[in-house]
Amino acid sequence: MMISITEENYLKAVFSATHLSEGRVGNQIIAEKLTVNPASVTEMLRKLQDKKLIEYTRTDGAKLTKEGLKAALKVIRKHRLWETFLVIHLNFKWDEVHEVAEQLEHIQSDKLLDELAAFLGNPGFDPHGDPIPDKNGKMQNMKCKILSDAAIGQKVKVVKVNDNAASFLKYLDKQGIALADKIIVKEIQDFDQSVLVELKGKKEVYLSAAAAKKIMVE
Amino acid sequence: MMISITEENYLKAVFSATHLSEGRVGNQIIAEKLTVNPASVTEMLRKLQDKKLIEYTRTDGAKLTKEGLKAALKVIRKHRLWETFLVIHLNFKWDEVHEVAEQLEHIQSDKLLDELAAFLGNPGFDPHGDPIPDKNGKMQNMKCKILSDAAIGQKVKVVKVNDNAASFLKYLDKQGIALADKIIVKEIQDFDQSVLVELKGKKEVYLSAAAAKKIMVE
DNA sequence: AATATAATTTAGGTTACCCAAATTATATTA
DNA sequence: TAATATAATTTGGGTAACCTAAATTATATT
Repeated sequence: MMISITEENYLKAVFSATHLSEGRVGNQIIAEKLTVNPASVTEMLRKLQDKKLIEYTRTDGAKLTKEGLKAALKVIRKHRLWETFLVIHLNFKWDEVHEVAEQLEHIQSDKLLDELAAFLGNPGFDPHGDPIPDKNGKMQNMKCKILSDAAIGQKVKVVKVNDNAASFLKYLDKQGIALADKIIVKEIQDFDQSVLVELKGKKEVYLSAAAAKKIMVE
Repeated sequence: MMISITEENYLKAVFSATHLSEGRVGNQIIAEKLTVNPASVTEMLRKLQDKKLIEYTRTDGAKLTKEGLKAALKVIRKHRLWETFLVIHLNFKWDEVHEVAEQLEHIQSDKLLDELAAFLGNPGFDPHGDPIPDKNGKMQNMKCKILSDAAIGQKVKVVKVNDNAASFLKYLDKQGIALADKIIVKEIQDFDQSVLVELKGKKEVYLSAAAAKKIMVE
């Protein structure tokens, strides 16, 4: 069965809205994620249900079937592998990869996928620290927490960011924070929950509470 | 101005039908190349003319404008660079690359294109010996000829094949002929124009006249 | 010049997306 | 429970790409 690019994007949207909560998504959330009209969502969800890629009821919303999950994970695998390729081999910055990966993730070729993964050394994580599903859809999970929850004085390693928007990633670049960096939590301000961290080279920077919530450490 | 994937494919078709002859193509030829209905071609050529990518008259057919040529060459550049990448880095055989490159050639990202080219060392030719247009659309041209026109006894180098169909390329593989191989023309049969060539390792094989016309040597 | 053949266009239809506005179903709250 | 807010759906319509069949226009042949 053939899955169109648009359908793949809908599956991704359902996945990203449900995989954490194990729940279901309503039309509205999906419409927002994909910036399409709710009417379009109704139409498409119906089609995806006919194709047995999602289960869908008006009241409870949508969730992926086993088939749908497999398809979604494959797209995500492709997306993250391409991001990795772009950063490691083509000098892309981590804030530049998203748009291009959104296109590359829809290229259909199993050989390409396998060979690309092998070429990259079957990485487990992408340049944002997101886990890359393996061929079977299995993702490694990290025992990590948000920076805001780290103890004062603790030396931690940045392993993932929870926001891949270019603006946020550039902000981190400017602050001098990159994936895999070791940082020390010096203070957490009472009045605004902002976090003072020491970077390598003893440089200290303040991170807003919002930023600290988007930085995962271990 | 935004050029759709379909439009790009039409531009490629016009290019490949006109670039040798400097002439024009009719609807039918394009329809054949793209396996679409001639009526669809009329529609699209009209659109491309509105976009000033081709010049078109009912009687003389279509040719690319300067703009259209630039766009076509960019797509071809992408196609051939991706083919090169697939063969050199991802273990694709030269008969396996076409389908995937047909998809990859439509990815839009100037940075990706530049970086990919640089990553590959700005190659001048792809795995089939076809010249890769540079950023300005310039292609290196080889002073080569078809194998059928080589003199008997001549030692020549295979530099290009004029048919990228998987079936033909596999046939060459089976015969033991690859790009850049040096071969010696031993005989040309009078009765069917088939060519006897000596490969490296002294092995001799007969190539049909049809095959010999598709092999370019220098 | 008349006619046959080939190429192109017209006309009308399909499918896969998308939207805005109106409607209907569900959930919340007075 | 009735009134209201929210969410989902339907209706009606639009675009881009494709198709087939029939009509037209070019071109080639006699």
